[in-house]
Amino acid sequence: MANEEIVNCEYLYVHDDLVKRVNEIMPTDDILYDLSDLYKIFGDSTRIKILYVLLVSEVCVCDIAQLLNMSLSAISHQLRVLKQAKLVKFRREGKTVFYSLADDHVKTIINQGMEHVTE
Amino acid sequence: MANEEIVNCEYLYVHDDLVKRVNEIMPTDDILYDLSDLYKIFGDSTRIKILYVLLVSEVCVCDIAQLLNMSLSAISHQLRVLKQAKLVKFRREGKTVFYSLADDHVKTIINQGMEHVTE
DNA sequence: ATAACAATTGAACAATCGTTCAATTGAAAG
DNA sequence: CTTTCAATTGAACGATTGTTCAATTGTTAT
Repeated sequence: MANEEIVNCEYLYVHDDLVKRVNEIMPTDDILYDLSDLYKIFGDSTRIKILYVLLVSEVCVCDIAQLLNMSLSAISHQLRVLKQAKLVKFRREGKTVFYSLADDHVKTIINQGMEHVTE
Repeated sequence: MANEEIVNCEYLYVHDDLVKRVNEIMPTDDILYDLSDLYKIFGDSTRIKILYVLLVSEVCVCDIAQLLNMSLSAISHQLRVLKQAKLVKFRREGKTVFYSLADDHVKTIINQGMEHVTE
């Protein structure tokens, strides 16, 4: 990580309170990793499609696969990711497993990004 | 993409308007790619750190590298990504290039994710 | 011109990611 | 018990990603 060449431009010393202000607002590494991990999940169009389907209704894995024209396996792998991130929850009913959104955050996060994209 | 085995669970036929409602709210593939590309950018902790620095102030590349204890090259590569996504803008002053946030979206998007992470 | 510094660039590398395929689990029905 | 269907899992694969390294560009000063 830290490089050989010692970087030393002069600006930091001019504004010496910049370092202080950055350290004040910069979250801890743990939180930064959690945050980037959360956004990684939204960084795949298949997962976003799945979330859009779940915005409409609780749906079983098989129906998601049909709606998105993808294999059961691919969908199941992605649902696992969404499950681990606590973005979706599931319930079993016989042979079928129904997935739904865990809470309202998905909706707000997607809408927020959509605003940036469609302007 | 489309798989060999024909998937055919019965639930879709029971709720035949589900397909209709999903198609109504599902954005086009182009928009979905743009959206996931946007989130991909926030899906890396280095880039998030850079954005946090820029939330404080307009800063030169060298200072960002020092603040994050990373190489100039690594920071420059990531600034390129942020630039292409129109999340940051830059201005040259002599030998130095100063970067700053392009608009307020960065702040709202990060804060939104932070809410989900820190609860 | 030449030297020095800030920044960018491209190639290379390991690491991570998303899908496919094949095998397996779990639950219900014959 | 065996079959069948929905879903999960793990290995494998190509594709993408982030950093390093070395070379290069752009600007200023000597």
